[in-house]
Amino acid sequence: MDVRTLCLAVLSGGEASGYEIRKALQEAPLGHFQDAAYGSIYPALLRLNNEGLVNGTALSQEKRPDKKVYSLTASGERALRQALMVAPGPDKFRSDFLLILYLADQLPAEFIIDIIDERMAEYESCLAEMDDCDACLEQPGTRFVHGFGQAWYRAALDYLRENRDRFAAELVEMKRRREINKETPSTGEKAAPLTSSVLIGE
Amino acid sequence: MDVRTLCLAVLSGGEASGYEIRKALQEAPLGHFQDAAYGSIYPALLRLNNEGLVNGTALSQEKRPDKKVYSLTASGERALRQALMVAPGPDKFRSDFLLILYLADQLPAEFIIDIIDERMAEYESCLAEMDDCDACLEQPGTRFVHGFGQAWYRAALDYLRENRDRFAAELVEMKRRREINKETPSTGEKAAPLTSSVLIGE
DNA sequence: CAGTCATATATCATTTAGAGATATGCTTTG
DNA sequence: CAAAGCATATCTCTAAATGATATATGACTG
Repeated sequence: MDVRTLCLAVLSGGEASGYEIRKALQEAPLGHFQDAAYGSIYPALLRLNNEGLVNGTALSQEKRPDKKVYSLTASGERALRQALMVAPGPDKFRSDFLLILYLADQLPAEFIIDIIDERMAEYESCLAEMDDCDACLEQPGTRFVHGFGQAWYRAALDYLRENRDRFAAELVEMKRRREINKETPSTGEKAAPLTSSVLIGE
Repeated sequence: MDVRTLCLAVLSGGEASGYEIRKALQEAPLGHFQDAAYGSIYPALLRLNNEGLVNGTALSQEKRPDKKVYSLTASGERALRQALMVAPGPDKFRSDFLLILYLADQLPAEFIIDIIDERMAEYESCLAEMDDCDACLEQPGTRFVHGFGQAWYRAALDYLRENRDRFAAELVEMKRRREINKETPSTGEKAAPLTSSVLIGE
């Protein structure tokens, strides 16, 4: 979702400053499936303000830097509904963790086990946090999404728990077998020279 | 993961052109947790080639456009290992689907049910595809990641299946209650005027 | 026979992420 | 008690990535 819609979505829950919007997009529950950086939020808010979708108000605070609090206008609410009423594209999931595991046989087994253990600890503390999130249970939508997230993290944690040891054993076994192969190398599979090929130069 | 490392990762499975790298990053299994666009891949390959991490070879093909096939060099392999041997950051998950569900009470219930049903169908066909992926089972790493993905999709599908009807009922109930509130409005919660506030102008 | 799809490379405008500059008060640690 | 780090707050800048588009051609489809 583009950052402008994301800002409108947060503001539909009440007025907020750019800083607070960023916080909302980092914390549970929104932070689990959306994010935006300051570098995107502040320009987005200026543009939304100029287009009349939000209303910015400068608040001078004591003992704190000045604050610009934005609230949704009627046309902003309409724009939000319109942006949300589109069939959503596929979810985007990026995981450096899984890339490393995918290429695990090229890396030391101890390193692999370490990062799996770390990840399990992260999932555990994440699930513990989610158990305490009362605000997540207030409305049907928030409740549904909260439950979805819990099911998701729970499944990931269970999988890691149940397969960690077997995987570790497989990696060690594989390394052992490769050591043996190195000592008695079979016919190397050198690629045949390619026809009509030219090296790419600078 | 940056696109350059991603290219090296794909090339560690054998030589490939930019087009083929892109395909590998869209299809199972890599496509489930990594992605990169042509606009990133081609510049990355040029730079990797200039730095000696990959070796580019122009292939003139009959009945097909020319191809530039890249393969990993020894220093490329080293660079890949180095890039992977770093504790991975948190996974990034972005879902417009969940954002819509999160704000479901602001949208028509029929629309919400529609997108849930669509998503269930997508997860089902995705799981069916994963069952057929033989290449995913060849090595410990690929097998582990494949199983992780299956557990994940399975959990998501199960959650949607088990909670769809209850959620739909809650949404309809909520809408009904709000209709009643509209007819007999209680004291509106107009925000108190803010002190020392100035409208932000252009 | 037009239209779309798959192969194949490349560029470009826009968007985004991530880091840093700036300012200040509060809390934790040595 | 001082120094350091953390939370609040806005904004700018660079480097990277995305998504769309241009170009070319053969194969398949209605």
